[in-house]
Amino acid sequence: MASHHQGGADLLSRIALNDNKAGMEGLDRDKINKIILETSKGSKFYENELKKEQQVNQRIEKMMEQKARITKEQLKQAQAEVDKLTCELERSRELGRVIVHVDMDAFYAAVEMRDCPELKDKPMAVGSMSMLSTSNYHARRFGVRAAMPGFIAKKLCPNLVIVPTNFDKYRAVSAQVREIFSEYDPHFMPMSLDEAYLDITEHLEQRKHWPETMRTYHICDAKTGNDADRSAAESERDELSPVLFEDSPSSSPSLSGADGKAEVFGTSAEEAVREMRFRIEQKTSLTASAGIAPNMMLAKVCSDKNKPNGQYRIPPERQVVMEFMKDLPVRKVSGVGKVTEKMLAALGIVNCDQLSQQMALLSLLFSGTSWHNFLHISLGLGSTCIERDSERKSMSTERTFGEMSDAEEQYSLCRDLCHDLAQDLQREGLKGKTVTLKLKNVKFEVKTRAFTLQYAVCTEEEIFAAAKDLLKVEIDSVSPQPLKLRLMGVRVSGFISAEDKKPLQRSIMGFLQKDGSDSGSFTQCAGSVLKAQEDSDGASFLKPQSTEMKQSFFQRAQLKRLQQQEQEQMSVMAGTDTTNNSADAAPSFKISTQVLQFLTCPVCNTEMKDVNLTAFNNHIDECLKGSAVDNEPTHLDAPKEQEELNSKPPASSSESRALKSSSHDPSCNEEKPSTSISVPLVETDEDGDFKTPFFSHRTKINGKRSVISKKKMPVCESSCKASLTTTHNLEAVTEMSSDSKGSSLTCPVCSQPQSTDDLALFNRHVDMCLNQEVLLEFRESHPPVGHSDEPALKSVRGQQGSSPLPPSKKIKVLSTKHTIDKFFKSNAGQKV
DNA sequence: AACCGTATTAATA
DNA sequence: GCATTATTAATACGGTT
Repeated sequence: MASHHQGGADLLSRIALNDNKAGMEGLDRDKINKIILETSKGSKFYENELKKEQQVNQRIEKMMEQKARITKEQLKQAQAEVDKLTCELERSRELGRVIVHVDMDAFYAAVEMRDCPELKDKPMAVGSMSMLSTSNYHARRFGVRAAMPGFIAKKLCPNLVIVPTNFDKYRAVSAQVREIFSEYDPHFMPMSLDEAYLDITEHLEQRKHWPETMRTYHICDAKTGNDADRSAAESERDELSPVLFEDSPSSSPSLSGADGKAEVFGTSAEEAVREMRFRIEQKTSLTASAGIAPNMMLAKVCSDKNKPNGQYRIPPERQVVMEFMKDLPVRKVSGVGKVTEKMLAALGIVNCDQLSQQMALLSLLFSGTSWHNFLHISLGLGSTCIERDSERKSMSTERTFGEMSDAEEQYSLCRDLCHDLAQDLQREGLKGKTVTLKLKNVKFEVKTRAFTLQYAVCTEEEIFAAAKDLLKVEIDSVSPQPLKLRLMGVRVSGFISAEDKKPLQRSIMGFLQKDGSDSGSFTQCAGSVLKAQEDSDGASFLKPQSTEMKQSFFQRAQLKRLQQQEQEQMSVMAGTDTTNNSADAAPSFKISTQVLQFLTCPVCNTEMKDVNLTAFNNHIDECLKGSAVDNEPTHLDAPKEQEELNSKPPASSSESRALKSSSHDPSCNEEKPSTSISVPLVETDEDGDFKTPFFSHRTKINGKRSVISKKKMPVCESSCKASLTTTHNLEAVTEMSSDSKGSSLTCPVCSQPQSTDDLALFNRHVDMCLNQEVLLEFRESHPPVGHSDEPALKSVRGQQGSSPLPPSKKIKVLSTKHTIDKFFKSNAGQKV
């Protein structure tokens, strides 16, 4: 059925109308597709879609070849495995939960129609000429749907009214709806502004014992003015909502006073969901559809079944579930998109019954995760618990624009994106190590280029430092032709908070060095400065991986893209001066690095004079190994330092920029003792008392969330170790049972007791606090860029004199074998 | 062999 | 004339440890 519509246009499954969603049944598909095709034909977008289509076709071809090679024997064996797994899954089938998926009907469009009655009987859509977010059901009759560009929609439906998006409004409405959700499941999981999953099992359990009064809702005249309507609904809720969560029905106020008719809802799942939808409509004048089922996958399919303004339930019986799945097209299942649909269709699989019939074959053609997923689907299985909001893993911003070919403009845009992203990151108190640049050229070809820094970043400068290098490589790779872009995006991922593994990094410095203004330069500005430090003295103290590796990787990447000319350019750059167009176009982030002259070992508490980080690091290693403390710290001689510096291969990456920064900086020169800072073992407060001998540990609560429990640590032996495990957000490696629940928490950064009992909140507070300090100190220690580094560079270079040494030399030296990082890895299991 | 970083693709709303 | 944005997961590849 599905295939014959495509007729000769087998290549157009991605361009043709997607009518598998609600409100689009019985349309004149061929006519609609013809219009879409005519409008699209010849465009760059279309060409690219064709290309992608062909790639999918090739994938399918390969798959068919593979299929042809499968023997009966293999199939038999595969079937056995499938059967075995099926058995296991069947045995663990869970039908006891009542999961609800609620989906607002044509949400954005519905909101706009509600607020502008003019639109009510017109075909309309929300979005722009270039892209639509939603269309109302009237417009869907014309084939106008979400994710369709407005100009094509206009061709399909010349009278279409396109309303620009009004996200603040949708957010506000969404908040209203979510208030209702939370009464049925305080842990509901919002998927977007208009969609959520709820687990109403507990609610239903309680509801059984509720008197009618608690299930009674008044009908407000929904046809009168919206605002009055909504406020009426609002006040109604305010009266009722406290009641709904009271355990004692006696506290229930009488509802008889309210005006109008009342509706009493029953105690069943259907009734509860009907009530919820009723309340949503009362409160917002918008309708929602819902699905009720024993798991999320089914609930989602169900919510689509009677859309709009309807609901559907699959009772918790295996038989019924299987019956329901049988005829369900695979495409209806969330997670099966057009590519998967097409691949399965090539194998003769359209509905879930066929899916289960072919499972053995699928297990031979698809990866484990893929066919396991297929198996789950075919058995009507899905997630039965609504997981708490897991931590975000990346944050990005991207922009589409008219063709842009000017490099200057591109750098400038890149900076803007970094700026925006930095703001967003800081709003959430996040820092990440990987910066990804996304480019889409005018031919709609998308490229992403990533670079992972040593340290997590969150400022515009830091992100841009990496992003602009990635951009430069791309610009150079096509030069002298310009890059013709239509989109650029920047993403930061690899957040440190999500990292249990490398708990050290900033932490030690952040906490141990907090006093001096210098600490800012060391700890706070993350990537570049830390790198500068490392590169200048080769210390790997704070380095989880070796710089050399990174650099060589990046170099290889560059070599691949840039060939020789670029290489020359690079060596010129690193060798003589910094005049480099991209670097200039991108005002760099300059650092005044201080040499750490006075260091206090966090292990033995000995103050060490006149050592660089390497020696310091070595010392700490010794201490950590438990061997005797060196009385005379080693003093690395300057020439060795310079070797180290010189041996760095030139590169136009952010690495090399950091390297440059350090070379520029006069204070990096060992001969020139400058500001000295000390690193206190444990921070002291004004009174000289130990201030932060806290010890934190991460405890899993609901799988993901981490907990801090504060514990006083004895200062000497263990406290140093404990302090060392402290990351910026106070997560530690050790798993310990937490007794922190209910105890009052004091922020170790601002020393303010926190009112909250919510450890996640507390954690966030500490993060914020820390970040604020970080920012403050950073700004203090890094006044706006000066130009004094130019002569400095020369002087440093003058001292170094000779030409760079071969890269091989550098590696051996100063990599501290027993870094604190490793120490903690190997000791993570032991309690302190 | 396990794991990491990079790049691409698919999917969803 | 005109084809988004943000996020996640899977997967593949070429590394390293």
